[in-house]
Amino acid sequence: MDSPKIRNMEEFAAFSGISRPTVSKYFNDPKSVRRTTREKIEKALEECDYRPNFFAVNQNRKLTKNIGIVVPYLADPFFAEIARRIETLVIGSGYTPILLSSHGDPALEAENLNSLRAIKPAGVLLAPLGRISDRDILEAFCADFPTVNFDANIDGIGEVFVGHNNAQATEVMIQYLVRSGEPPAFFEMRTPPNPNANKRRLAYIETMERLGLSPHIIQVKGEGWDFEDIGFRGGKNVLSKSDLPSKTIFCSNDRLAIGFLAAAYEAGHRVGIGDDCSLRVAGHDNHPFSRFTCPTLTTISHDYSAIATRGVETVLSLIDSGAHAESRQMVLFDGELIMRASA
Amino acid sequence: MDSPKIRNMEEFAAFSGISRPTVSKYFNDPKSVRRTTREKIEKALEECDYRPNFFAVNQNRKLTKNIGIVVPYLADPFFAEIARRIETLVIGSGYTPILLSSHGDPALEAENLNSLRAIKPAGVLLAPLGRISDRDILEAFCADFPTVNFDANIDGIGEVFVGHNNAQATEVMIQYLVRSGEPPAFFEMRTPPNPNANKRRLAYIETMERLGLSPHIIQVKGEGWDFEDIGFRGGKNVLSKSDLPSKTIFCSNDRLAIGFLAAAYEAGHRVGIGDDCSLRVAGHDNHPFSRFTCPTLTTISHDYSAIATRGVETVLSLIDSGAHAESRQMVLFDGELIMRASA
DNA sequence: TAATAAAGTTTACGCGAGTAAAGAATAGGA
DNA sequence: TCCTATTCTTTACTCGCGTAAACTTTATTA
Repeated sequence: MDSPKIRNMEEFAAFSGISRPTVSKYFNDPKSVRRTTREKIEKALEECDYRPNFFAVNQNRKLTKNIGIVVPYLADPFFAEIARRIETLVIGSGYTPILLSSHGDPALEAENLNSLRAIKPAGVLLAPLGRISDRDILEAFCADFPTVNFDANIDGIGEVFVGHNNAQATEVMIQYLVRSGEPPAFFEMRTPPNPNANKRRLAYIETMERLGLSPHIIQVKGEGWDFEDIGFRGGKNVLSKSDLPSKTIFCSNDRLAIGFLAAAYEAGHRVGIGDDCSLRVAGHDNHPFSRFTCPTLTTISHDYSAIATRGVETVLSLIDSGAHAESRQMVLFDGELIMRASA
Repeated sequence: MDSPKIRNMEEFAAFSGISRPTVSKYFNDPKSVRRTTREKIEKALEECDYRPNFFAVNQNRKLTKNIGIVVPYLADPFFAEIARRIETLVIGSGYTPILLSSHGDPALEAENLNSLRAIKPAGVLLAPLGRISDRDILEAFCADFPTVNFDANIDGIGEVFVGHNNAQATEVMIQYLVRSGEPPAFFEMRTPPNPNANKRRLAYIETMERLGLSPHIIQVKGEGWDFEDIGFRGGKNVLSKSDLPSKTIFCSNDRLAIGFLAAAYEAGHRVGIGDDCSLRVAGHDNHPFSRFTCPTLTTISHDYSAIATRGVETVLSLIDSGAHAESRQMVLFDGELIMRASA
């Protein structure tokens, strides 16, 4: 009997002894009411656990308290991890995160943006699919809602891009690999869905040439987001021909590397830095599973934490300022070399 | 100029030449209006891409078109995968999925259920955290919304439980392992968060005894959801002592097995079924990554597809019937042995 | 203590749709 | 062609809360 059934704000206001408009003001921003009033409301709140109706609240507000988060492929723990961090930060800021995954499908990505429209988000953090995204749809969406583009940079999408410094990260890894052994060949998909792959290839070529080394690029076939499988098949194929341009393989991302390691294992290669090893393999992303490959994967970490934090900070400031940024900004965070056993 | 700005259903009704109540009826169920009327509305729809306001639609309806999906830990690809399937089925049924992850935290799980309340879901698919869940909160929630419990069976939670047949699956694996080599020891966490682990241990003991073999259980310490790490540390510890009760290790789940394999690799063990191998390792779940471990992991697959399909079908029928089920049902789908290289 | 700014109360309207009721229009069958 | 069962249209009310305006009460300051 301690909690009377409160049906709406009217009844809650009566229960708390405060007028409804003031209660409404409180829910919008608790600090906007006098301390004594706030305490009365919060006391009442403890006694009857009322919550304003989500739908009614958002119907009339020009600006909701929802923040959309769109990722290309949630079944990839990399995105699950960054989404988790972003969600936590969004909640901490008093907003409601709406997480959507495009599951690798551009039609679903478009549909997700449509769903978000219906929710009138105050702001959006968008990691697009990349090459296969429908650019026009993304652009139209970004014109209507304050959007921060992250992970996959698509020119003109979002007021700001927050992401990983592929050029710096690639260079750091190459420097390390060159210093510690044979210069690396670059292993990637021929038609990667994600634009980061292209940045990494270019950075590889440029760095190698600057070091006076000749770049070797191994491109394997495969479509979609099943990267481990593509790395595995491609790796198997490449290793069977035994015409590797280098014994050091720098994979475009960790998921490819995981597949490649599996292929190398199956082919009887010993991977690592010891004298008894016939291959070195490195990845890129510091994927959550890279700590548990055999051998553990040497890779480059994104600054997950900085990217998530800056991303959320940026949407919030876009929301506050209301205005569109004058020019699109790019914020890149440096990667960190993670030395493990594979290279 | 082809799309006039339509602000609400009133304007859209005028544009389409049909009255607003009829248009409203159409959006509720297109088949509830005459064919000719439907065609007029759909023609208008193509010309101006109007969508009913999500918030206004849901405000007055006793039953929304939202279906909540709550998973314990989305960064685990296993859950990401099953969530993906469920989402797809829900969308295909004309409902809007709302996916929430508890990130291993009971407070967040409770908060997620609270958020769902606000959205008045027509139904919910709930995979609880398990041992650490706040049972009272789950129960209170299930009393208010038609809920299907999946993955982790908690007695009394949800009208129906849909899940994996741990007993059958465990037995199948043991039969296989016993037939093909040394009887397995069971490797698990001492305090697993998920109730499936307990079912598997009991099934292991029972099956071993029935076969006239003595069960050996290896319990390693560790809290939380970082299973690979727990498997790795625990495995390392166990392997260093070289007092393994068996050379065949049956891990309680694939993520532990992945960690264990990494530990075995580091300790210089060759894992597999060949004569040159000193260990066999098996898992349970057919985790998306189990195809790419070194060696590839022998495991037991959940019937993902059947679980997702039945789960969604069940919520939908609960929603249709409106009534609570008379007694809680349990639907279990058998697992399938996936033979790979590790055992 | 009086003046004034700040915060609360009352009253009233709006949002965008769901939905009920009564009457008009349409379709299908005899 | 007429009759009846459907389906639409009109009209009107509801939901739960945001928000504006005018007024009253409470804090702050001089």
